[in-house]
Amino acid sequence: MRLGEPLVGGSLQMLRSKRDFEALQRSKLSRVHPLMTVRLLPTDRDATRFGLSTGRRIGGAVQRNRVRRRIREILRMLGPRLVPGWDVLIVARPASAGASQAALAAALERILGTAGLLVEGEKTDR
RNA sequence: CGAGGCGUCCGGGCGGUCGCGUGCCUCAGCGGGGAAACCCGCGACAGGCACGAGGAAAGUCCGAGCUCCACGACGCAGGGUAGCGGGUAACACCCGUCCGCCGCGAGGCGAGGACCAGUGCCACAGAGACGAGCCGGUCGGGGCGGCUUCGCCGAUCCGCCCGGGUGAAACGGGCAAACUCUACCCGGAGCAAGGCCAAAUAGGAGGGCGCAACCGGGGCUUCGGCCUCGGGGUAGGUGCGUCGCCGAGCCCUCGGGUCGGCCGCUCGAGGCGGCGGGCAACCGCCGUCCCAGAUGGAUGACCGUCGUCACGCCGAUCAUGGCGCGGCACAGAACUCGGCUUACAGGGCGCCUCGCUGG
RNA sequence: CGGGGCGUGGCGCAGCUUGGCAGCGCGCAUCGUUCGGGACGAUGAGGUCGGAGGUUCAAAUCCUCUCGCCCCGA
Repeated sequence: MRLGEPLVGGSLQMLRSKRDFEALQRSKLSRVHPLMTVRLLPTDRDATRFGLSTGRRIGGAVQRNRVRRRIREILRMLGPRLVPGWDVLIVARPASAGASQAALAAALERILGTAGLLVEGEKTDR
């Protein structure tokens, strides 16, 4: 796979093992935004994988599930522009439950952009 | 028309684009069988079709199914329930009914067995909170003292009866949501139960308790004994004990590996409709339907339109209308059911009560 | 899934076992002391005992339900 090509199948790879999350917690690379905190860890894989963390401060099960689904939707739309070789942990903050989808998408796009995880491309309009 | 009670149902509708999970079909390919045609099984990517959260899925407060513990009997301990009768797989749930309390009423609420088995508690106040004792008085009696001496008076003792400001309650009791007694019920753990496959430096280290004694068969023997099989029964096996049963390993500490897949896993005390029985809860029969199965955890995002509510502006001001903007609850299945409890924007339907008014 | 604990003045805690007065420390207010402040002394205010219901003559205390927070074990 060359740099800049869409990821295989366009499907998201999510982190699931406890070990991956612990490694990500130890990583010092992070970006902060009022809506979320993002921790980054470079890997030598062909893909970029994501983990989502929605703590109890966000709200009940409905709010936490919805925030995760909405962030997954944003990641799906950002998929074609992603650079491979990273593990990313997105920690949603309480304000994200009340934020609009556009605000959430803008925040995540800005964070991943400044971290260099997005290739230059036409802005994903919606 | 106003106020209220009970029950029941819904809890956004329709349409579009993209995305997710499960099942089925098509398909590259793989494996097996066959001489072949072909058949069977698995099945990536993609496409198509179908289905895809709730009345509380919630809290986890009860009750069961199911699985494992060999879990069988009795007793103790522990826990639970409590008028009576019924329903149910079971219940602390539901129905009927009696009684008590609340409400003008429709209705609502109630852990409502027993303190003449025992123990305990009833603060303050009050003579006294339970066997009784204390104070005052009438009456009767005993002996004593005084006097105006067939009698009267005084203090004291004994007996019966009556009364004693209080307090929620007074020789009449109250409290068992005080211990307790009576009747009945309950073995323990929980789908991370439990089973299979694969993988793992690998069947790790230390400590403790055991496989006993004994009897019988066989084998070896350097004649000391050793090995093996069977009986026997030991550690251990629900909180404890007894009996019975199982019985070759069990327990503790430390340090590691794996942390993948499959089954359980969704058809069930199931939903809907009809008929019949019953005051009812509910039960029986017939027909019909298949209705989530995720595992970092599937339902989301962006729109159009309709419905509804609040606000602002305009016209109008006696109902009403147009435009713009914003909102539409509580809340997410995790083995499955039956209940209980709690949260909830707004709304539909049915029955009933009270008050006012009209015919 | 299972188990445990806590909620009492503004803050931190007693009191609950065996039901009858709600208390302690810090803080706060006023006064005194001081030239002034601190410290000290005196006086005082402030609590629906997380909420609802029940038992009882009487409930922070007993019982039931409920809300919120925290901590363990698998």
